[in-house]
Amino acid sequence: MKKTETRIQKKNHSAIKAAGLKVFAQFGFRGSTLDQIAAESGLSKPNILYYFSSKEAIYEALLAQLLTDWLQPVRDIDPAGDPVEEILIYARHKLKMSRLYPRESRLYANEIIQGAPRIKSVLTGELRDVIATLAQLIKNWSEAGLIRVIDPYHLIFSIWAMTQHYADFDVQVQAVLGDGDHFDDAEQYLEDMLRRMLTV
Amino acid sequence: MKKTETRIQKKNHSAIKAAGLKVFAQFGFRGSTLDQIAAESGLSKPNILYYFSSKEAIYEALLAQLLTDWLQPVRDIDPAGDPVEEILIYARHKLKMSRLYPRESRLYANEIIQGAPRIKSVLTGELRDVIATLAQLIKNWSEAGLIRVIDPYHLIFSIWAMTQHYADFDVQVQAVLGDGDHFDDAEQYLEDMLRRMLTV
DNA sequence: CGTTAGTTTTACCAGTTGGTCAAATTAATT
DNA sequence: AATTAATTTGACCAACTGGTAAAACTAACG
Repeated sequence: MKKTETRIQKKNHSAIKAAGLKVFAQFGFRGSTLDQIAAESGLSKPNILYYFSSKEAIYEALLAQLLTDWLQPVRDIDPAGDPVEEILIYARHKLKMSRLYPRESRLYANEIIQGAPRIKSVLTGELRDVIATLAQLIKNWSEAGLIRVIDPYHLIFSIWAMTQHYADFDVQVQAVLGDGDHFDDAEQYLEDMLRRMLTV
Repeated sequence: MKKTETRIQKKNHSAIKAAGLKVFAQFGFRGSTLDQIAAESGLSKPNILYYFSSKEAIYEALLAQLLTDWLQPVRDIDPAGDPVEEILIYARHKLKMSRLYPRESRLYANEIIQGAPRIKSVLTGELRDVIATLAQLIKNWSEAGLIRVIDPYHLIFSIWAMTQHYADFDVQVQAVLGDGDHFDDAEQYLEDMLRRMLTV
């Protein structure tokens, strides 16, 4: 498709996406303005629209990238690996993404809370399928006696909920625990929880 | 303070708050408009501003009510009760609120994700204090050998994260599990999880 | 250097936004 | 019924919104 991206295009595309991420993650799609993104990126508003056809185009580019990045680690789970370790690797990876890319997490949270108007088809399609496969795998592990019998879907939800909580509700976490990085403690808690849930 | 509220005031105040809740929960503060709230409530825009001085006033009234409702069940935890049961009662209550009042949950989530600009002082004040008290209580229970030794703060976060997940990320839950009510399964999972975490 | 392709800016627009104001209407009280 | 208080409406406004058009500028390339 698109091969030749000039160096200026490259630079500005990523500058706009970086600015868009920052703004959209905080205010959601409707609450964000092109002027904000313009100010944040250092480009003028018409210049932004020279690189992206609309405000929505920026938002959708960000969402598409996000979904790809989030589903990959699920696909990477090895059915032949040690069940507890595989799930722990996934959970740790998810938590690390909350630590390193909290804005992406908040962007996604905003989209879902608002009813996922732009990605509902992905949720009921690709996401649902990938998670169904993972759930089946977990069920197989259960039936093979490798892990405890457990509802695979709610297990997955609990991992998502807890890992994303530290990104999405960061302000609240900081308010309660004091400023600083609490991801190491969170990881320890999460790991402890998962081991208890998965082993007999 | 305010004693005499006419029947019309009563009706319209609550109609506006109900409409505001619906709109704000979906679009966040900045993404919502008075026109939307007007349409939703069946009142005209100037009429809304006759009852609330500004868009922000509606939003703040909703948030204030919310925080009160959310902190009360924490205060209701009985230090003399059975530790595991007390925590389970709280968790079930929280989950029930997600089931019955998902919009309130989403409104709160929106506010926190956006950096809690209007309630940060409550978070670092009242919320922090109430949770510190609860954390100390849990720690005491641990030291008395009544429950397992556990990080009280991350225990609380895990309860919040999981219960609110089913309200805030409802669209995703429905996409993955199919339409329908999944709160009973969620409650069972949550209860199982907490018992495993709290007992030796 | 000259030409072309790529980039940026200036000026602008129509629609929407939160909010105001005075007039009109309706409800409550005497 | 008359008066007063409470409520609702219509017309309006300045600021902001996403987006456009064309001119001005800059980089790349032969």
